Amino acid sequence: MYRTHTCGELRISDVGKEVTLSGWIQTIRKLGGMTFITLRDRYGLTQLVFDENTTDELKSKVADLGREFVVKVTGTVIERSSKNPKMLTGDIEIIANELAILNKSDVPPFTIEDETDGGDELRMKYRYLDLRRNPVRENLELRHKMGQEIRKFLDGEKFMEIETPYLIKSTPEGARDFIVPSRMNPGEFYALPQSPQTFKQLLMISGFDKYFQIVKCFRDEDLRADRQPEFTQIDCEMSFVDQEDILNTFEALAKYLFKEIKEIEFSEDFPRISYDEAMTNYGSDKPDIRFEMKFKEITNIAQGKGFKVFDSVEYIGGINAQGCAEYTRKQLDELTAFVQKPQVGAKGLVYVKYNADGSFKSSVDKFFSQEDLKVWADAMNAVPGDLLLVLAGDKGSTLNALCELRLEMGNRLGLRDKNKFAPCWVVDFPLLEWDEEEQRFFAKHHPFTSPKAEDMHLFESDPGKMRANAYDFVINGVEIGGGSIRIFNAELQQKMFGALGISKEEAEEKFGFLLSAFKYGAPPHGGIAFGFDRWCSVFGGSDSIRDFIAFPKNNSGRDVMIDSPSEVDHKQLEELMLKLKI
RNA sequence: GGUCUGGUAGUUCAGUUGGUUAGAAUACCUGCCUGUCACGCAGGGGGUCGCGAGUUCGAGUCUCGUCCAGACCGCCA
Repeated sequence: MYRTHTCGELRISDVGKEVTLSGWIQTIRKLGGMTFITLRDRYGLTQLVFDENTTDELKSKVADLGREFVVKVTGTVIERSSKNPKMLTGDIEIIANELAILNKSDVPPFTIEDETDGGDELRMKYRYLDLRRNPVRENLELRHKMGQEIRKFLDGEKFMEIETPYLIKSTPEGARDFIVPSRMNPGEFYALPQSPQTFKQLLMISGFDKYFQIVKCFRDEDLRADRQPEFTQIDCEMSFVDQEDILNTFEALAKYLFKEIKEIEFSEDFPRISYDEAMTNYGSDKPDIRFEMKFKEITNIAQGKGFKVFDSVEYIGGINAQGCAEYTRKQLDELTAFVQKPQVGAKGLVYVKYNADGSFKSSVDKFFSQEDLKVWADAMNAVPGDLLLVLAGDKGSTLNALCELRLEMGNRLGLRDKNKFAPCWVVDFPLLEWDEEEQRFFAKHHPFTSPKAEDMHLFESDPGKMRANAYDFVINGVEIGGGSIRIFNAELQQKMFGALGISKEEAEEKFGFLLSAFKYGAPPHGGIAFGFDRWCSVFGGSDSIRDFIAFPKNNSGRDVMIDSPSEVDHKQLEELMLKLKI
């Protein structure tokens, strides 16, 4: 037998017991006549002690031990003479009388400790060692618990978990597909699913009125800290529901998870913010509403005063950084440099200090009187002591830059506390999005999203104005999930494809199966998919989803541990009838 | 595809204006140490300064290229 207990469970009440533990050697502390060893497993740490009563045979084994050796030890639980209150097992130790070295270990390339000396690159290369560390293991435990609770909740709501295939068909819009050559069908390819979208709709037609799946999805696009080429969705779909039903069902799921995982109870409903509202107030369709600092547009009141930069632009707006009137020149220069970064893209930054004495000091004093600035201040609900930060330009990019500036100020003022959670729904998304380059509409959500009934009349006249029955779930400025009420009528779906410039033939080729299915009694349905990795990372207080994925890929989509992707044998290529151009 | 930051000991980093034998901490090894738990003390080994050109009497340091890593923009229905 390898163990009677784990390394995390022995307590003072176990004193006197004869126990066997197995685990990895965390540390060895030799003090001349006696040696202390900390043994580690997934459950915790237990101290072993070897003293003058230890046999010579055992002493020589102990002398051979090194970090990360795997050992089995048998001994007696004793009360420590000097206890360690920082350890859960700190009241006891094991006086060992048997020790078996189950495996030795090379010196690990970085220390297996909470505060490791290893950098990211090295830790990824030796991810299996990194996973031994508490912080990383705890992240995966959080993920496990999330998954369990999600299944528990959805099962309780009569959702059925149904698996859908990974080898499917390439879809025309959206992200790039990963493609998989088919040996048995030379020259033809499967695609890996970007989501199980069409399958879950087919399941609705099959009558599984509540479906979910915690499922891998694949998108061949560039990576980010919060984007991996393979990632996990909590994919859900329901029949005979409208938007309200979906929002209520999954708000309940979110509240359940907040309670079970974070021990946070929300008594109020989550705020629902329209897309237009979100863009106007926060410049983003995923607003971080942990703090206010909403945008105020001052185009009308700031123009016509002879400041050329302002007079020629489409939009002038700003935020009120409360209590920041004391900002120094250096701080304001930093903010100016921040908004001028190419990623933010503003040309410059106008500031107005609302001094404690009621006077104003601004970067545009030459053009605006104290009275003018007072009008701005009033429009932006500022009081003495506040600092107004104003950007101007074309509307789209200025809102975007203001959004970045707002988040930056939120960070500087400590308003984005990782332990505070502000969920919200963003609703009433536009149905379509105009693409300048291709000179055509794209579906903002996806081509199966239904238009709002009250906007249907715009289909011919002004399709860009149509709003969709689509919604996103956002926590702390992170898009956690999104979904829509689907089109369930074959003609409307065909019309939608038409608006997207997808020909009848193309639609038939790509989605013929779905269009056919719609002819056999498709129920009204809709759904939502949550980014499981992201949800875990938000709950875990991290900006990176990689911390919550056991074996993630790096910036370039590589797994540096197994060194993939990699070349394949000629033989494999031949079997697949493929010839490389490079 | 682009912008920015970085690459120096096993590891994390410092390295000034281009100038002697490239340092620190930690890890590792050896010895001492009977209550440590970030043990302590003494000693030791350990470097293709990512790679390749160039400038120079002389390059870790400057220039160009390249590779790798990270963050972001584009992209991600």
